[in-house]
Amino acid sequence: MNLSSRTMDIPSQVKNPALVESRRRQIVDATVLLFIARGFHKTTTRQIAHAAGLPIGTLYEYIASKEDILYLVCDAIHAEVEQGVSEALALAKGGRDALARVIREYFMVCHRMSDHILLIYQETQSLPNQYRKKVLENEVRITGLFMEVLAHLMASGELPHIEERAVELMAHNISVLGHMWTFRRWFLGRHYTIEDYIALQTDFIIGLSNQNPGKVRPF
Amino acid sequence: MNLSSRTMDIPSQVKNPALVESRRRQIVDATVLLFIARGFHKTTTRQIAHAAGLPIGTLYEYIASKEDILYLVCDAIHAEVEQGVSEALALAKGGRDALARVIREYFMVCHRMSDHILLIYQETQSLPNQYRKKVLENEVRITGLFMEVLAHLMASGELPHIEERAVELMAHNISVLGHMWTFRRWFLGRHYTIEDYIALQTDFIIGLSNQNPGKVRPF
DNA sequence: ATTATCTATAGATCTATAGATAATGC
DNA sequence: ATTATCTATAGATCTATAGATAATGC
Repeated sequence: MNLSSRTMDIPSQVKNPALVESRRRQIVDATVLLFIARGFHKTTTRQIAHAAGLPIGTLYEYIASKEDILYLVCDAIHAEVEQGVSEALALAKGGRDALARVIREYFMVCHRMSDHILLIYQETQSLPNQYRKKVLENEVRITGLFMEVLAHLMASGELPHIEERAVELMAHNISVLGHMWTFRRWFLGRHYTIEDYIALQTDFIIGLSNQNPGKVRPF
Repeated sequence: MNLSSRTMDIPSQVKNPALVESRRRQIVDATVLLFIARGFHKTTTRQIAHAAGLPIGTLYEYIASKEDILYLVCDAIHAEVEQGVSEALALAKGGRDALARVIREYFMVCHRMSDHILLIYQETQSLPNQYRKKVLENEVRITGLFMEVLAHLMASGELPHIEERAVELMAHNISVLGHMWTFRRWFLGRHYTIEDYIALQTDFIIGLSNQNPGKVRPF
């Protein structure tokens, strides 16, 4: 999991930046699993230190509080999601069915990172205001990537023009319908495979089936 | 806030059922506000007792654990949401634009109960398995109400027929797009009023504008 | 000499209950 | 006599740090 340079505004007692980065990666990688399994509040700093292979005192040389760790974790998750989405966009730039392909790639990212995305939904509230704000900004930036795609496809005439606010909301809908697979998976997973889900939601979002490009929307 | 009879399987030291019900309502009403403001883990049982106007010892005559209180709170919220949705369905039964009216009423419920729905998203994970399962069942039952409406409208020919799995997923989408107003409100609230949101999302879901019933879906 | 690591624990919680007290009903 | 309420606290945490130790670089 990547630690973005954005995270580097968290103060550390240790001076060597390369060491800070590598230890923090070590901490984040170990902590993600604990937080997914037990949640933020039920995970103790001792468990984190132990899982990361550090004594508790050393852990606190690299962060100042347990909340710092949660922020590092959320930020690392968003960095990975954003990278996945960016790759998806690069893959599916332009051409027919570009939007359907973007949706597919993004939903596969959500599928792969189900537990991580769920964690962000559950624990963002546990962050101090300052950090929460940054995490929410990450969410906006990722949604913005979808807006760009939609705007680009409209500009090139591959999608009909709709008003800007509708484009923005559609970008949010795509984001959230991907997340829905993570937070309703306990139910959806029993009735649909991820492929079913992608096919049905693509119809819902685009209003046209990929298999039958001419078919009109059911209602 | 209503305490449903479903909640009565939580054991109490106190024998008088009417007293148990009234004290638990007192506890739940006070606790909801604390949980919304500070979250489950940061709220102490002493704060709950104090807010409910009970000594801590008395509080524990009516519940066995802090998790019991969280369950009572989640269940009470779902009971209120379900009642709101049921009323909405009764209001909008059949006739033209029935679906649009159901969506509007439901989204208004989400708008009114924003903080409460958000609380469920955040704290369901903090429940013991047994309780979590029941809370998720509540969510399924509420989604089921939307399925019924869609099925009913299709049966009476007011909506084109689509396959059952698509109906089910559409019901989930309506549920979640209502919730989206609660968990993205920090962003959406800056750009849209609830009326804007309802209008745009209704277009998105139904594919037809209310103002221009003949207009086809943008794409 | 400076930087990083480690041990041991201070200090501050917080949940849940035991046992005493008060109120109620027969 | 039974039921409900209240006080005081046991017992079990958990975060964060002080101060000692080890490693590194000049």
